[in-house]
Amino acid sequence: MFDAVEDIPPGRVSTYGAIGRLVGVGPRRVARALSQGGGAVPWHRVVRADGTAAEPVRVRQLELLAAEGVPVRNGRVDLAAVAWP
DNA sequence: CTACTGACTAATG
DNA sequence: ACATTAGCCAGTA
Repeated sequence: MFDAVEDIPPGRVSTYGAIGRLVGVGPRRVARALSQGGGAVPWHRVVRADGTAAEPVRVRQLELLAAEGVPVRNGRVDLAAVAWP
């Protein structure tokens, strides 16, 4: 599952649900995995299905994304434009 | 075993 | 845009 997250290139983002489907697990499982072991993967490239960031990290995450060139508007990522298939 | 929790999602009003 | 509801599934108590 961490592999799937690692594969997200800079400037692109994916969602918990998308990762979950790729790996074959539920989105909550992905969220939990990142919340615990997330230090070694680009967790900031994983956002919610609506493009918002998870509460505990949302400020930091939006900074990192914006720093990578991801279009962020009002704390919301433009998934249609930068979603990783 | 049950009950509750949460970096979630999708549908509905 | 906001609130509610139901589904989801691993951890924890």
